[in-house]
Amino acid sequence: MQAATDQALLEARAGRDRGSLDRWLADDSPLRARLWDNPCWLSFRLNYLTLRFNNPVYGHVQSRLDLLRPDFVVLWSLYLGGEMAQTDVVRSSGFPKNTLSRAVNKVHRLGMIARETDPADQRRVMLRLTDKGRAAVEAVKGAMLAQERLMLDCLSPAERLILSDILTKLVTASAAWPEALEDLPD
Amino acid sequence: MQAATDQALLEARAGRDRGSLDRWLADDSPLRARLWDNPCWLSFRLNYLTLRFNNPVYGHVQSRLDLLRPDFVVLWSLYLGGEMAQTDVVRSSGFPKNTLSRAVNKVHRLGMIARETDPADQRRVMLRLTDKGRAAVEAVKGAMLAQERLMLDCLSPAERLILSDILTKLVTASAAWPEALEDLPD
DNA sequence: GGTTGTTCGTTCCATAAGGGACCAAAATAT
DNA sequence: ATATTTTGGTCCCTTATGGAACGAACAACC
Repeated sequence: MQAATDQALLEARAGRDRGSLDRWLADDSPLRARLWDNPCWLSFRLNYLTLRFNNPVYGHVQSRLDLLRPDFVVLWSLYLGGEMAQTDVVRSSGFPKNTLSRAVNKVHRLGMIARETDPADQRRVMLRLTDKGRAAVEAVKGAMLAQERLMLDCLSPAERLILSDILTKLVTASAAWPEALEDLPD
Repeated sequence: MQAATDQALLEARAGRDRGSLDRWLADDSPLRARLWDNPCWLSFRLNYLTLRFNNPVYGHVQSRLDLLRPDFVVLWSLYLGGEMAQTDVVRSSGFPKNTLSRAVNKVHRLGMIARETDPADQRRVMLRLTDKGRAAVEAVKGAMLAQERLMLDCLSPAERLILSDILTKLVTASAAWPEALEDLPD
């Protein structure tokens, strides 16, 4: 079953035109070295693409809303997930909790979220988007989607589906990855 | 031709078992919201996976070599590309040039790189790894590769090839993406 | 040769960011 | 009930970071 899938994937790949990169990058380009001769090809490509998305998008958010990345992450989380506790934002975003504490304070001060302590557990702070916060998100949502579409432009619909599947697989599997690797042998 | 490829990819995908995520994430999990109901699915997954690689790896580099991320990026670039100018490191890494200027200074002070001005163009500074620098890279290379392998563990060989192809396509296409999008309409 | 514009790299400076200590509330153990 | 541990959030403080201005070496043009 998995073997059959592999077979189909390999055949699909075989039909692809190779060497498209040769038309873009000179043989001695440093970027080419980072792309091809890099033993960490996956992580390099991830880092690079992430940067190419984040720089324009968060630059736009900054200039348009005067919000930093963690600030907007809070809004975006609530926009997607509805009401949730601050800890949930921490866990789903990957930012440290003190950074998000600052961010929550700021967007609250700006009237973009409502915060109230959970009566069931007085440690938890429940967060909810206000109309102003929702408007802020929607003011830049278009630009974000445009950038996302721009990135996906070079892929066929089938490639997009496959990419989505594979990345989902990776994210799912990441639950089992260690947070640190201090204890690795040499 | 592209249509045929698409067809094969779609068929391959159809055979995949769906709902594997359901076994990991509760319906109301905030992470699930970020994964599924996110209109920017690509960029979220990229950001998340990048974080899951960078945190352990650069944490290890920090504790092992006492080097920051830009510091190690310089070493890694030279390790991959051999001798090159500082500007090349800037362009191939995406870091701002002042940040890399600091980094180059630091690793030079530590005796990990040699620097000499290019006689042909006295503005350019040519950089080269010293034995000590090479040793530093190789001291953490194993851990980096291990993390990379760990991430790829959940994918079949065919999926890895496809993923590599698609990401390469994205990186290649990124040459045409804008650096900023201030000028976008609402 | 002078003038203008560009590129490479550094320095200055304001600030974003995260480690760690800390407090309070809840959960757990004794 | 009391002690201990764990969890959710905040605060302090150091440091990493990148924008902007700058100087110097090149390029282009007349």
